Amino acid sequence: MTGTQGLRERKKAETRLAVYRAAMRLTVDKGYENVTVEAIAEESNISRRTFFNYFSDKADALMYGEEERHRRLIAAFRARPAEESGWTALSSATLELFGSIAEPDREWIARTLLARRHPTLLARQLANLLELEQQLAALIAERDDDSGVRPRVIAAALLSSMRAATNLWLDDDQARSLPVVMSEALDALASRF
Amino acid sequence: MTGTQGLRERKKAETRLAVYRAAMRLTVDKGYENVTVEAIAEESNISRRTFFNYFSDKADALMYGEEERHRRLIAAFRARPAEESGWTALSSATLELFGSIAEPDREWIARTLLARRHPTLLARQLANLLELEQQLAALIAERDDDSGVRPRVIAAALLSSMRAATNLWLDDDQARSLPVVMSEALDALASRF
DNA sequence: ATGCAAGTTTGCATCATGTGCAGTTATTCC
DNA sequence: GGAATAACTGCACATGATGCAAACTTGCAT
Repeated sequence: MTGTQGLRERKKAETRLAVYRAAMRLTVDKGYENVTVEAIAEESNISRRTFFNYFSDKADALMYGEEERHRRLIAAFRARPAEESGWTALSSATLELFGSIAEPDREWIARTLLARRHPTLLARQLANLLELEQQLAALIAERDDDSGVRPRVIAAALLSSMRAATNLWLDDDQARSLPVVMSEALDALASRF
Repeated sequence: MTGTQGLRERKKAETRLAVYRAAMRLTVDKGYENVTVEAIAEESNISRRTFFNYFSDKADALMYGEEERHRRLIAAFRARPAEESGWTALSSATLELFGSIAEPDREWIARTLLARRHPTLLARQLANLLELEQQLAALIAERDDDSGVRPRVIAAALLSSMRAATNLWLDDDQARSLPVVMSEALDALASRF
């Protein structure tokens, strides 16, 4: 009864997570450029060389959490009723995940704050977001049976607006809650400009 | 009649441009990972060390052209009549620049194709685009006298839609012209979802 | 035009990154 | 239990990126 996979797979997953966590911990308190791969490896009880078997990069390790989050958004999108349009399904799924009631995922915030301070990380985060966008665009195209530019525009516009909302929320020191700012962004987007 | 600045400034600008061009030339024909900073430096008649005085990176050097382009978009935006709304001014400026009549800037296309092949470059391009987005959002906020989320949403949605349009255009092997695809994207964005 | 101040380029030293390779160790599966 | 397979590790090596100090170039005041 190993649950999902063999020991091998499970250990790999655990190590991966451990490395990610170690990277986060060290980066948050020492600052991105003051953490070496060496240090992360040591903190996770693996060799420097092995680190590179798991992640291509310091940045890659930190982005692990982001990828998990993206998988969850895709799952939420897929779980929406089939009769919903791509737009409706995606905006709902997004609000479910990113704007959930009152607990905006401390790790995600930590990563986002790191990305704001470190151009390298920001760039990587954006690249990941683009990948998500493209997957979502494909799913929307399927849902709406539209092979044109529209699904891509919906995915791009929606995700980037959520990013913008997050930034405003962080800039304004969280005066209003994140879900509120996000809904506002969605309204701005959904109404004619 | 030095035009703009002293010799010093002019030489720096020339060198900068020369390094950028050398980087493009080498990268386009040998592939990103097969070009060393050493090689770029040599091609531009400066030392390896001096390269790093100009650019922080191989990627940075290649993105020089992108920055020039962004400056032009901002200028085009500013040049729009003051009575136009932020949305109108930006979409018009964008079409002027990115969708100009029939000559979509070969260097820009070359950079975009490079970015599609090389994740590092893609990430950097996106980071640059975000910077542009934020500058534009600020200008829109000013024009529309709106300090809320709306200007940010407009800038984000519009730029990311243009990016999506560009990608579709490239994917479909340029069956339709870029300006056409972009207009279509704008329509999709401007009409309710 | 001359010479001093300020800015630029360069080589050198140094540490971190990232990857190929080969030997060792751990796990799977029969 | 033992062969096959996969993962981990150390080492070597090329490249990347940055500080530093010496050499050189440009700007500017006299």
